[in-house]
Amino acid sequence: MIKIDIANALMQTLPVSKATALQVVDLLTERMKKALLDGDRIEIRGFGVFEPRPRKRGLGRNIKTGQSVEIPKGKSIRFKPGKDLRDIDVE
Amino acid sequence: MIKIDIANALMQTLPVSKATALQVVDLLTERMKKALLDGDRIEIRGFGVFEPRPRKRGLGRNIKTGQSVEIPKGKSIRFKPGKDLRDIDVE
DNA sequence: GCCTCCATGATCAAGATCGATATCGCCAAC
DNA sequence: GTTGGCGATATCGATCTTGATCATGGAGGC
Repeated sequence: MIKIDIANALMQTLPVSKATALQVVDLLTERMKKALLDGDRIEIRGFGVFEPRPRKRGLGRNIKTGQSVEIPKGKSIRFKPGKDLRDIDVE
Repeated sequence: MIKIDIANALMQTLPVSKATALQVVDLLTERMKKALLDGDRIEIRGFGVFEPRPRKRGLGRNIKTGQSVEIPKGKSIRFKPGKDLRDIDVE
């Protein structure tokens, strides 16, 4: 599933054009990105929680050189699946 | 940021009512949930990728008893932040 | 609809992080 | 205001992450 699929799903349910649907998807992702970059966590009950958290790790590995490289900085965005997504069970 | 905030963001940009905005958010999350439960991965360039992956780990821990409990089965939904979200760097 | 562009995936190694279970409080959702 | 999903906690091992590069494909342009 890619952006277009989501837009199509939106079109199938609401009376919007594909262009508008794409705008919606793009807008929402952009807003979410901004919020996450701002350090704000996004919590959607029943879906999941996006949580920016500081990365404490400071060591990585470079293939080509094989040397340990220090992980410079950073946060990671962690997505914690909500109840509905944790409940998944296949075969 | 919670669902209402996302709906508000949508309202501020597109000419939709709050009720419609909420419908949109709810619809999209639901569709994404279904896709993920279906084993489909969701890839949005510049935002991130939701990928259902089988959990290979088989060990957990029970607080009250302190005993190792086998992690039954299931998948986890992994969210891999896209380029824009990985680029974050605070102080 | 097809082509082009650039982001994404996989890889190797080492070390840190996550996950699951259970309970209570809190806040998201209705 | 009510309901119930979610956070935190603890332990221990497996998974993930980070970096660079090539190939694939998401996404946008014509």
